[in-house]
Amino acid sequence: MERPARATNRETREHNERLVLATIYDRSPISRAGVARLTGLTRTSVSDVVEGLLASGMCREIGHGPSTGGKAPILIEVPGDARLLVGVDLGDQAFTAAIVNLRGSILQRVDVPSENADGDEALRLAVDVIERVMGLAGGPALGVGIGVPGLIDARAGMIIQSVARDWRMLALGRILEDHLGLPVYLANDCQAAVLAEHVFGATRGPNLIMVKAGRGIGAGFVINGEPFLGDGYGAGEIGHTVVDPCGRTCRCGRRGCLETVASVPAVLGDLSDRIGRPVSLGEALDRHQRREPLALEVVRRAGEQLGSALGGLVDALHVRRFVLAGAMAAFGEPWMEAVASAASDRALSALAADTTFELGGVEDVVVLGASALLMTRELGLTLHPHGLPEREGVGER
Amino acid sequence: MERPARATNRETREHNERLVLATIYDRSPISRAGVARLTGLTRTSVSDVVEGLLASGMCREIGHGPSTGGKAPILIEVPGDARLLVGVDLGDQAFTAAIVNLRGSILQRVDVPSENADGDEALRLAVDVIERVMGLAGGPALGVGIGVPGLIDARAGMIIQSVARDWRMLALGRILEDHLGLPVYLANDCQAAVLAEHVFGATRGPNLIMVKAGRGIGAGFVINGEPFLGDGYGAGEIGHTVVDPCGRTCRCGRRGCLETVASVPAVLGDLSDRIGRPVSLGEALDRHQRREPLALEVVRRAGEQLGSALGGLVDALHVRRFVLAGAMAAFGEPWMEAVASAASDRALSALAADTTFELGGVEDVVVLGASALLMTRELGLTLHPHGLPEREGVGER
DNA sequence: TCCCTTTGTCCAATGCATGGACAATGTCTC
DNA sequence: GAGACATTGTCCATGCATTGGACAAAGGGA
Repeated sequence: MERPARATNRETREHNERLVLATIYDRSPISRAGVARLTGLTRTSVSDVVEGLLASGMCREIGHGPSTGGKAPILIEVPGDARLLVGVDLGDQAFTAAIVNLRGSILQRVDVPSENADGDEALRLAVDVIERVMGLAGGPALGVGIGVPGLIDARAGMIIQSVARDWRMLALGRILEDHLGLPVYLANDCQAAVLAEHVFGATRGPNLIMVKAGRGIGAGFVINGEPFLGDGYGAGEIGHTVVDPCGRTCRCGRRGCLETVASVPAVLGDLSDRIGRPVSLGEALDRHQRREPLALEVVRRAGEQLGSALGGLVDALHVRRFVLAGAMAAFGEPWMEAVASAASDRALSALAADTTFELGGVEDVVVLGASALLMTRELGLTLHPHGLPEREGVGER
Repeated sequence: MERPARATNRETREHNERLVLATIYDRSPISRAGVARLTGLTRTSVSDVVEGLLASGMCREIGHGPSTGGKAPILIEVPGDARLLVGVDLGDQAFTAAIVNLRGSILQRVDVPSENADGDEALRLAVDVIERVMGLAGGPALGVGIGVPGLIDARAGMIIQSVARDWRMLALGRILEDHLGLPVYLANDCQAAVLAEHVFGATRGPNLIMVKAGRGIGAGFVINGEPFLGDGYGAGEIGHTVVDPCGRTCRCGRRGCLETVASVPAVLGDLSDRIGRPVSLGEALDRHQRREPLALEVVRRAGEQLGSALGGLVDALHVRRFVLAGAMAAFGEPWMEAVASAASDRALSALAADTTFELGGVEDVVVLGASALLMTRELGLTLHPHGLPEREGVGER
């Protein structure tokens, strides 16, 4: 993402400000001296930077910590609500906007159904949802992050194409920035979702793949600590890879796409065929919960198809951590295990053994990911800045 | 690759030195003022940096250029032989070491067959090849870059496992650095090969995938301008992804790996079966060259199998540029077109239309890639530093 | 010939991290 | 309880980086 540009003292300062802020955010509460040890900066420099952070409210002194044989340190933290984030999910079935704090907690939310809105009407609906949630915020927001299904030029804040809304070349980022007077960041929904795990998630690592399976199927990548979007912003569009050239016809017009065998509609379709009448997602989840063999079988097969498709990625990328999210994740462990075992069957055993699959969120991954996008871009914050030593003292000076 | 660390005036300087050097390397001949325009640095700073580069021999003044209405500029270039690189390919069938200049031209080379060497004997053979080629260099070398098949910890310069040589946890990098007194960089052979295209290749772009198909099949990735190795250095190990669970038994012990259907041995095996006697690669190439239907058919099917496997990557990563190299590339256009068309059949059409497949080198990709690795790591040079404006004047000041 | 543009260098100013010194404030040992 | 020692946070002089203005050199164009 970052391109070569000239460096000057100002860049040096900004770099170190981000580094100090990220360290305090990640390791709080921590003293100035502790930050100095972790980052390799001198105590002098850290103090200087912290002074600015205190003045801007990004940091706060929260009293003294225990002494380790000398003067007791003054502990510093980044208050969770030092800034408010607005995260937005312009999903196929609903538009959701939420006020999110710096720790990834949702404070307020507004939901509206969106299934039938398109064009300018959908645009008005989106603006409306965002304005309503900002009215509930109780303070100024840092900016807005948005996840949208479709092909999104994240750099320009432009929707290249979003089929469900009939949006093409819509400069949503600029429109909203002009309207709100705040920075606005756009991303594809799956590319946003992966950031929710990367930024707010429990474990650390520079590489991460999120697979979001619901009505559609898509993936998002974090590679070398940065979101990877591909040359034309289409990275992660795995839903229409052909897995069975003789399979069912997909909504994209071709046969046997992954979506025709592993998505929610595919599962519901299978189940409906077997039962002989339409089945809702709620009923399917219910039958699955009650361990009905038919439901288990259908869900397992859907998981296996997804896993087979992912096997190629396990080998090709050797990324250790896959997170499975979206509506399908509501089927829980049995589904995830089918995915994991099928992926393992396809992949080189040494690499498969190295790979972990986890269940992610069903509902709010896009909202949280959009917030995380805003936070990383605007503040440079990641909960786990890879590269920092695990323990203090490594950078001892 | 680059991890967050503190920034200081020294880092600023190093960053700008790399930037100036890379700009001169890429755009030579160019004047100091031209570099200043492209990079955004002041003429003062550029002059200061260039002074150091001239002193170290990394740059050279080559006379005056035409005036554009003012004082004629002094043109500067990076001489191709300002430094000598040693690139090494410790391949399955031969060890090759070469002296390579900064433009990717091979000046000297030494080849030895290696098929039966393993363990310490293979290590001695490798050292011997490197020393022999360095004797032919006619000048001091900048360092050594090495490509090895297997699982390589590029950061530590350690061979985690290389089956053909029976090497496990061999700290080849340290051993050679101690022995030669020069910096040594290691990488997996395919991960090195992709750098040959990225650094010395004709076109520019931040993302690139090289697929090397020979006796084995592997891939190398450049993602966001950096080599991508995966969490455990296994990125690109696509040869043992199962493409047909009922297929032939692979040397890895499983059935239907990609290597069993798309590698050189697979093609030769198929051809031998059909003809009824053993066929060498030379004969196969010969028959293919003469457009014998049988050979065309066998090669086409091998290409299609590889293409199907790559289709998933086209969708998942949306990387525009694939380069197909290795011994199979000797089959040329017909093979490549089979790969491309099968990949296209599997992938989402919008993404497939965006993707180009090219033929890469048959022989020297690993040697050149290993040289490129050394050059980028040691000098920070890439022929196409993405992010520089295409034309002068964009960063006008 | 005169004017203007471009190039490359010189120099003072500014910003930033450094490193040593120091006061404040703890713990630990005798 | 007193003294030795360690740790924290700040102050100040120093070094190093880019910047920006000024200037001389060198060339084109009217």
